[in-house]
Amino acid sequence: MKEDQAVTALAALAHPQRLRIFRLLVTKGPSGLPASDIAEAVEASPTGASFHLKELDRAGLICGTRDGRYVRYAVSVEGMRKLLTYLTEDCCQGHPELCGGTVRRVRSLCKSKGA
Amino acid sequence: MKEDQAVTALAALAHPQRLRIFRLLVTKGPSGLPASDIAEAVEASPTGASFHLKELDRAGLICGTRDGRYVRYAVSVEGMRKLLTYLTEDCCQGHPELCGGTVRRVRSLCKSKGA
DNA sequence: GCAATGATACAATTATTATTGAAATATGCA
DNA sequence: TGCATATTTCAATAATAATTGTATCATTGC
Repeated sequence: MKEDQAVTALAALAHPQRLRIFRLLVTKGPSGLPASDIAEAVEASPTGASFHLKELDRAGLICGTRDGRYVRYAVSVEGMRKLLTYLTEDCCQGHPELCGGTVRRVRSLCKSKGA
Repeated sequence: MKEDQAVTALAALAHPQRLRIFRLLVTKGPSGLPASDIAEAVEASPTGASFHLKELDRAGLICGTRDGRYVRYAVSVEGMRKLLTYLTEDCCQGHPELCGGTVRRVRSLCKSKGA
């Protein structure tokens, strides 16, 4: 995955309604949902939902296919996986036990305590 | 993790230099790097790097601690893990084999072929 | 204390993105 | 064909984020 693709995908997710849409579709799996159901679920107008769905599609995170008079959107598992891989690549210089094991318990000194 | 925290973290990553910084720090693990080394590595001005580092810190993705006259930034493994978990929660309605196994080979009909 | 280095804060400009409603397109069915 | 439903496009406005240079703060060593 290239940097600008990753940026596009992250920017697509960095919006409350789009993030809700994405997470909703993640739970639904490959079968997905029609756009109208999605709009209702995230309390968006048809126009707004369409805009956001297009952004997520353009980013490669979801995929819409027409199904009769509906357009059914589903998560793109490949797109999701590629993004997650890109974010975590070469974690801890080939010592991932630093991430998975020990470090999980390191006390953070950050201002952002919640994280 | 709350929605607005996730949006903040994703927005922080949705920027080329910040994404480069994050990935650089992911490879470095808990020891991290001084801000000046980071600025040089991603070809940012000191001012620019400081701005971006602050954004990532505010988002809970990295953590800066003063080390003499340097400020050393390291990835926040907790923050990273929480974000990834938030994105993939309840994947495929409790049938994650849809994500991990079969679905990996489903042919996508998306316009975005690369993803 | 003072100079040097590393890092941050501030403010102004510029660029990008979100939002909204009206109009247009696509499909299914009588 | 013509109507109803689902979805998208377009255009205008509003809101938000990025960029840059200057000034300021923090730490070390003389």
